[in-house]
Amino acid sequence: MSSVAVVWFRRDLRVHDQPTFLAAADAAPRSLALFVLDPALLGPSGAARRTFLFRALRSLDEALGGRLLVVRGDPVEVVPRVAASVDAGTVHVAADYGPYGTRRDEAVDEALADDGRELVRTGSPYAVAPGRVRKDDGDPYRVFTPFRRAWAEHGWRAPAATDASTVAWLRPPEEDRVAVPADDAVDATLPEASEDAALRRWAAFLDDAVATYGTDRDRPDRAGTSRMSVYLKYGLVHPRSILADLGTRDSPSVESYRTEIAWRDFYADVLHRRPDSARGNYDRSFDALPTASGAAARRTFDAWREGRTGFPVVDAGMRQLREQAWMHNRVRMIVASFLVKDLHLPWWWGARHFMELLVDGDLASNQHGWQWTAGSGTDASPYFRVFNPIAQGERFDPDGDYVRRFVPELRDVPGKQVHQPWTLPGGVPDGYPEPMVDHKAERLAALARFEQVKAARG
DNA sequence: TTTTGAGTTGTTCGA
DNA sequence: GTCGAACAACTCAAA
Repeated sequence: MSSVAVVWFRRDLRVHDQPTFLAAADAAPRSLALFVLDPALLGPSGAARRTFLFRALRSLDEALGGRLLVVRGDPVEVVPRVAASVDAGTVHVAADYGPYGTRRDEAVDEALADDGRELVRTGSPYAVAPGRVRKDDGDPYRVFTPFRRAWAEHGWRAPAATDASTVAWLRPPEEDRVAVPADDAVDATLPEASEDAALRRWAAFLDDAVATYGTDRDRPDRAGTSRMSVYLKYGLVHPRSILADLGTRDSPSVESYRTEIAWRDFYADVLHRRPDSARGNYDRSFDALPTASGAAARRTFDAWREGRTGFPVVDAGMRQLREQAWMHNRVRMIVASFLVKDLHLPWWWGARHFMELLVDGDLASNQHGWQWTAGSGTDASPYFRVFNPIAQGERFDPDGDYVRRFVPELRDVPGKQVHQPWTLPGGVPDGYPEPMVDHKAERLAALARFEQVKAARG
């Protein structure tokens, strides 16, 4: 038995419910806590996620009594070097199932093995690890509802009873410690980045909004969602803790919250099976879908990104994204539908923009959420399902409060009239644009474009 | 193997 | 204003 183990943190920046702690404590009397600042991941993260990560790391370091070793570099080089420096026999991680993480971990695994050390994977960031839920014939599910059923039947482990003192942490040599970088310049207001904040948020939701989640989650004008996405993203809380806290509570609202956790697992599973679906159509027949391109397409894309499409709920969403590095889920669908079906742009343009700005941006959920809207994703969603941005606004922001909060040009327009400012007696208020397209016409154009996909299917 | 029922989130039109 | 039907065809999952 080795005298030291390494606990390599990645997307699990917490001390409670940490199976890797138990595995490490089992393997060696003392452990070194490590986080690697990997330029390959930091680069594409966007300023909001980088900053949230840095803050979460500072908070974790504090929880570990200032014993988190933070090193910048390529993990394939850094992890074996650090493991060698303390002569660790094992390096403990929660398994990563993303396209990049899978490759990285295989390479680290090999490099460690060359020195006679071992990468030990315990648990994952999911209630049920990708690849575990399968049909009777062993194939993965491609339709959510049966996955959901099998997922619930499969079940999940109870949370691990751990805290910072579960492991005797080695004090890393001062000269090896790299300070967590200073925050990036971020304009958006970010949620507090600590495990404590995550647990407080969760407790507040459990105490109150979960009861009305079934209906209020669709209302961007209300605080009806849990806002746990960013905490799940960085593992400040684990989904199995969440499911355990929900216990056997039985109500449509609780069930629909469980279903959202299942969606997160489902899309991780899908991406794990089809890493190519992060970049291209899951349903390849959609490669035949004509999309807009060239300078005109760039201009419409810019209007969408900046929230000046002339469709209030779309613009409110895009501005919320900039202000809060977050967007309400219902509105994500509305702006996505608008980009794909009204502007005829490729879904991955929008997906990339989301990943750049969202503080909770998760590759699997983001790309597959977009593909669901585009129709190229896992479920056979009816092609004629085109969101009407006016009707959606009136239905889910009935008093217009959400729009007025984020679109100051419309602040004086009362009630739900705010969703159709072009019908005001004085016309569209100063500074706010006319609708950039005729939705009715673009809807028909989108349906017509879909014919190309059908033709490609033969 | 064959068959059958079903598939996150919608819109429009006409009665 | 409300309600139900139509909007296609295909693939999936399970019996």
